Amino acid sequence: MDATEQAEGRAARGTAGQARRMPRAERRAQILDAATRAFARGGFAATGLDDVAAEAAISRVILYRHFASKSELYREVLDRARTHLIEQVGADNFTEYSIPAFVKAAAADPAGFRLLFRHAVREPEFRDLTDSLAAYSTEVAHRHLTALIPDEDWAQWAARLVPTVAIEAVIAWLDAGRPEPDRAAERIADAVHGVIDAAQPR
Amino acid sequence: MDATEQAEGRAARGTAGQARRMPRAERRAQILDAATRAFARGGFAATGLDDVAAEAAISRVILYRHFASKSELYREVLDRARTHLIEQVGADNFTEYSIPAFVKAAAADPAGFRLLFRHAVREPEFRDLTDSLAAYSTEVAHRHLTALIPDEDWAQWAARLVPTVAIEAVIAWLDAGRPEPDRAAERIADAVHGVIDAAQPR
DNA sequence: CCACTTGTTAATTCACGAGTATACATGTAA
DNA sequence: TTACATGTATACTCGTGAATTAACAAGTGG
Repeated sequence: MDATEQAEGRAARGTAGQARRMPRAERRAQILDAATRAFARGGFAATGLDDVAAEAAISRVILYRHFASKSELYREVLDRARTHLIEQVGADNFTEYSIPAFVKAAAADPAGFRLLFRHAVREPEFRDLTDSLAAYSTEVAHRHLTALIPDEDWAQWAARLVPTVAIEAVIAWLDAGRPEPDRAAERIADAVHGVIDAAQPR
Repeated sequence: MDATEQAEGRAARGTAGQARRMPRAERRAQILDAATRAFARGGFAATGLDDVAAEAAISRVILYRHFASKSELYREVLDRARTHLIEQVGADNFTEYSIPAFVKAAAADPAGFRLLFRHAVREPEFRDLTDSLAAYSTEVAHRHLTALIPDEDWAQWAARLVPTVAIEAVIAWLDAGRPEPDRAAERIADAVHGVIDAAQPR
């Protein structure tokens, strides 16, 4: 998705099957990128270290010179994706810039985005990393909605649904080929407002 | 969730650790119910046959007298959930009764519902069972939306998002404690319409 | 040139869960 | 009461994938 992996593919190997030599820090970062893509396909359990190694175009043993275990690697991948996302969306409040920033972040790192929200959220052993995100976004939404929705049950319903719909709307947008990248956030925000309206008293 | 398992728990065992004797067909159905609940917690890979056996309050070996393998059991569980859902929602077209029927079906079998849409959809080996559902609902939505949304990209976006939002709205409703069961479908339908509006040209 | 790091391949250990086999206990029906 | 189906418990086999080790190759920097 950016500048680190365009050199990987086949070009990473010489004729003798030797991978390109790389300084430690760079290799580490490149493994994290590759692991993000590999894990994004099937999540933790379904993705073997061989898959990760293949994606990074190195041998499996090398992984252990950079990460103590599969779990640790995965945790670091998730943590990085989460951190990047928070950095780009930031804000403790739900503002008109939240959704555009969210869309932009997803477009910048779709693998990380999918990994976080399609897989990691369903993996109990790593919930601690995604629960903060989920709980936090729900809480922000709830704080924002509590003024708009008098019924507490439906306010909770909307508070849980708003982040989910934002996520799913973004993924659907990615899947649809990212039409109108600069208007997408607008559409997605509208879909979110549809949920809020649905929770209004009638 | 219905009439088959209220007798299970501890009451199923006598003092000697012997499970209640049950005719073959009944036991089979009870295992399927229990397996639905067990698998609904973590999906196929994360759920061991021990978990299933424990949930059914029988020993693990018995499972093999009813099902040839874990995969076969899982397939049957999924197929049953899918069939029940289709029976209750039915309709080849999206009508005003579709969403109420959908909500009702989810309320009747929440474990099967979650299993299908939270787990099975992300399990490549069992995609054949859920793809029909997903592809079909997307196609129905697309057919319904193509008249309303001129831009094909956004029509596709909405067609994918509509079933997803319906599903997520139902799950959020279940999680929120099922408030106002008879008005829920109305709210959920509103949320869905919010998505459709968001895809309109502006 | 020498030491060190970054790589490779191959073989091995280990844990875990699916699947199988065996021996035994107990309701139920002919 | 005899035959059979339904149940238990235990102990295995077997495959897979994580984790480790060892021997070797090749850039790089002092």
